[in-house]
Amino acid sequence: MPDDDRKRRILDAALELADERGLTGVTMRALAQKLGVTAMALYPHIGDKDGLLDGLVDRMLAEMLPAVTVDGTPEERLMAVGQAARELARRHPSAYALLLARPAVTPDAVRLVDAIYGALLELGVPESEVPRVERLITTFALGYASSEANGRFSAGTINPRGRRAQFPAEEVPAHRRLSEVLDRIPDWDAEYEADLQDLLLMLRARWPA
Amino acid sequence: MPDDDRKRRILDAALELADERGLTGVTMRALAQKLGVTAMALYPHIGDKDGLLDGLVDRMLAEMLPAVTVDGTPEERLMAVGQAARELARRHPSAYALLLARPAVTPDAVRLVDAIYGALLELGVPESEVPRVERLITTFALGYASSEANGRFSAGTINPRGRRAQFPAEEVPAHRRLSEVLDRIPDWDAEYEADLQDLLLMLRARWPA
DNA sequence: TTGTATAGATCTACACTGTAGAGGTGCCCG
DNA sequence: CGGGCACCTCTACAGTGTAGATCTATACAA
Repeated sequence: MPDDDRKRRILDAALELADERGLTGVTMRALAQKLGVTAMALYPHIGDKDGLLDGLVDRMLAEMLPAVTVDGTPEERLMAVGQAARELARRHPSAYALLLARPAVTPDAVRLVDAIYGALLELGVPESEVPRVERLITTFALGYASSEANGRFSAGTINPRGRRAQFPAEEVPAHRRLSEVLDRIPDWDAEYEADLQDLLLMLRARWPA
Repeated sequence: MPDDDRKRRILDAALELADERGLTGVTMRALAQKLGVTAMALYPHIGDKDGLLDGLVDRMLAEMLPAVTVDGTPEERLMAVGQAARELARRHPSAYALLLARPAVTPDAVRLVDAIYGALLELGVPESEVPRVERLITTFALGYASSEANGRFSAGTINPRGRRAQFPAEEVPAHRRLSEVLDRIPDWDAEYEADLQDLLLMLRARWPA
């Protein structure tokens, strides 16, 4: 009965819908049908379609929040947040792209950012640089999963040989030199972890404890 | 008369439209009207709407390509590509988001990636790591501009004081400690450049020449 | 019990989207 | 003159978000 419950129910259904049929499948009518209700019945609860998508962003961030309450070294905590982001992306690949496209201003979002700020401060990043570095890291984490989900990575590497073959070898010398490596299909989990490790290494190199 | 010309004309108009009215303003009918033609007249040239958007991706990459032919140290070349990406994002903020969402397999895209591969190899990145590092860097560059264009960054910082005020100070200790820094409005150009520099520094730290 | 206020859902309608399918229209070559 | 051909237009349809009016059921007052 309380309106927040109803809203949460709607967002849950919307997220499920996004997981099943992609973001374009999240239509007011489809969502309403899933809830046994008319499309127009949703409006009082979510505002409009934009409000619905903003709500999805918040829902996902809330889902990620438990990963923040981990303890350990700052490095471990940053890695935990990074991994949580990736798992979220894996669970909701379509909806995840919204995180890059919409600002998040919900209390849970602030708490999440605060945890990252805290870890960076502990690592010795100077105060004036902390917000920038936080944006650097989260931009990468969000962009990575988004690229993966949308096929920016894989579509290019599905058939690298064919793609290279279009070129006279001299025009793309680096591709030629890397041909053996490029034919391997990457392990995205391992790659993401290696990237996070490299970013951490960058922090330590830049601001040694 | 040649079809490629017509296609280029269409893509130019589409990009212009995106710049003026945003991506949602790029509708078949609006685009057609801009060209003094019916919506259906576009289809033989661009396939369908998805084809149009893919075409936009290619057009933008082509626009970026001149930055690749710069010479200098590998660091300088990488920075040049990074800056070119940012300028592109500045010129076409709405359309730029497409780069993260769609794979690019056009010849120009391969040439661009090849230039980055080459710079990384020269920097001493081992062959087996080059593709991963390329993805790391481009993911960041694309994600940054995308975040900026969509307001992921700014919307959160427009009124940081107000946002922090919702919380008991103990719940977001890092925000509290950083309050002075957070009130400053960032210089995004400088921030992006600092980020690129940090990434370069990471490469040098990881694989010293 | 009845009357009424109120919060919610529904119904209808509108402007807009991408695009299938059928029908022109004008030009070039025989 | 008559095809053939490449291009464009017209009409139509299913689907989108949502404004506005209407209905309904529940809660409370007399």
